[in-house]
Amino acid sequence: MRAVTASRAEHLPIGELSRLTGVNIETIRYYERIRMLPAPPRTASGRRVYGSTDLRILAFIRRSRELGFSLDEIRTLIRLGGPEKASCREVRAIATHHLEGIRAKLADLRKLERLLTKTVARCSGKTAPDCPVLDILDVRRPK
Amino acid sequence: MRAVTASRAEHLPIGELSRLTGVNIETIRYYERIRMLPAPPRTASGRRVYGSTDLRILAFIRRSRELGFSLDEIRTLIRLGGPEKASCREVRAIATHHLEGIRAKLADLRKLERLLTKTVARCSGKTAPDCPVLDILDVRRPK
DNA sequence: GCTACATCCTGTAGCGACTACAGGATCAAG
DNA sequence: CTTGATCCTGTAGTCGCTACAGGATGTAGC
Repeated sequence: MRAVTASRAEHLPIGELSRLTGVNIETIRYYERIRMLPAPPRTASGRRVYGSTDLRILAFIRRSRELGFSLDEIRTLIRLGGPEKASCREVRAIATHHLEGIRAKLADLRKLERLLTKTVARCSGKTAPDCPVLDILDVRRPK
Repeated sequence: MRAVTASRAEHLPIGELSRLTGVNIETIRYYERIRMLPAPPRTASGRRVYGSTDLRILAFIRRSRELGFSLDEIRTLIRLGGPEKASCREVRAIATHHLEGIRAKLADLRKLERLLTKTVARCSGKTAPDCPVLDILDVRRPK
């Protein structure tokens, strides 16, 4: 441990930020390149130095990604929560739109799950010529 | 010289195959490049000529993609259903594994849906400083 | 035949969201 | 002073397409 402790979370090297947030080092640099994260100050030798704000933002990005938001949506959310705080209505609009997509996917997956479950249950475990899995995927099924 | 015509679904140009299967022309050529589809014979001028087998395979691929199988999984399924028909057990293994993935995603999405629904419902529509959507995505929330 | 337009060809580059190197430079500990 | 961990930049690969550019060919009407 160094003089500046993790409790203050200042002057974090990229590896530490990676460990604390669970975001891959390469991904952090990638986020900087595409301007998801502000470019941090550097040491004399050129190493990135992060602070607690970066930690917060990166953790927010990670959590949002887990929830399936795109980087573009997250960019907007961060902007809306930023210095010039915007209407919660806009934030809600993004989240609601996202939710609709999730519900559609959910419905699709449920159908698919039922179909595959039924089909696999019919599987004899014998030779393939009339394997129901191959059958159900066959041309004769209309979309 | 188009004397030899076995059936209606023979000698399809790529555009026709695309229309019949709903698979984009560029995607068909892409599939050929990555060897998902066999390279078809060509006319004297170099245009691809497809037959009913290609139609069947491509439709199978399309359907499988809709069901969320990866191209690699589909390749295996096609091989298993091909000339040397293999055990249905192998086919079932692929489908079952795929199903597990689907169930995991399904559970995740259900959780997410509940979370987002609750959060959006709490949204006041006023200014953002304590917008619950931004809150719930915040660092302070543990995973 | 000529023209217009549809369809086809190859090749390359782009998308999102990373991930994986190569080939160095620098740092912290023993 | 040496070792090994960590860091740097830059480029290219992943998956499953999609979108051109810039031609060549096919088909229909006049």
